[in-house]
Amino acid sequence: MKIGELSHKTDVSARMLRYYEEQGLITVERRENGFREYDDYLVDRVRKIRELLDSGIPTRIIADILPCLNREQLLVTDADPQLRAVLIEQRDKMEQRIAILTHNRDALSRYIDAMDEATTADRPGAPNGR
Amino acid sequence: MKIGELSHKTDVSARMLRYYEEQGLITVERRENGFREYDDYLVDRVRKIRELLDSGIPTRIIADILPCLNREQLLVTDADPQLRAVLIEQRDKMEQRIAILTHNRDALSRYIDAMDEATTADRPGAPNGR
DNA sequence: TCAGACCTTCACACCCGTGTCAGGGTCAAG
DNA sequence: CTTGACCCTGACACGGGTGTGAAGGTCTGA
Repeated sequence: MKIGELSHKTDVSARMLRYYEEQGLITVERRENGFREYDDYLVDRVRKIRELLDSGIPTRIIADILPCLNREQLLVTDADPQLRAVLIEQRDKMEQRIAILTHNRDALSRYIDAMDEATTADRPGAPNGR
Repeated sequence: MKIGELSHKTDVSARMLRYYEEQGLITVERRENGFREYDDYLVDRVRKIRELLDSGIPTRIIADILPCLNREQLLVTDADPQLRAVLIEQRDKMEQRIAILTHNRDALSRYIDAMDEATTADRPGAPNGR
């Protein structure tokens, strides 16, 4: 498919699709006329890239770990210890982020609950803002 | 304390401490001579700011939610529905990030395990890393 | 054949978090 | 009084992710 279609399917601007290519996150074929030709599997891949980007992982890291993220055929032939170190580092960073986010999500939930209790307790009627 | 001390205690550059102030993340007193005077409680606050920033939350959002993140005395008097909406939105976003990060952390772990199995299976002898 | 939709590259520009440097003030110890 | 450590403001710069616009090529349908 052409860039417009992929853009539409993934909700990612064409600009960004070219950028991801430039950053080595995806590999794209070319038609005779110079147009980019995107394979179908790139739909999922781009979506995953968006997820990771939205979660605060920079492209550089994504490029490193993306090839290792396919739940399906993970036949690991090349056990590069250098890569292993990178993966472990990134996994640990994710772990840390998860902990922090969980902690703060809970704090937010508590606060929201407290707000709700305050309104229902204080005013036995309509939940309104002052 | 002065900015240098806080910087040292939090491992955050003075530049950044001024920046956080500028972004409304912290409120700082001034001495007669114009020097910033930081309260003790700011040590924790700055650390929390770092955590959130490192987890990919932008300053604008941090400014919104930071006042609601104190586990201790959360006496909610002002139940502003506008604020509530913001908090809920942010909590949901955190939830989503947590899900994505968890998913990818697990994928990484699986891959790392696969690497390790590949090496130990292939080469019965030297155990590697961890 | 021409319009319009879609593609190409290149470049400028923005925001955000951060470093760094210049020019200048405060203050305590020698 | 001078030095040195520390502070101030202001500015430039940079990388990352993103938008936008210019100038031009491709293709399809009226």
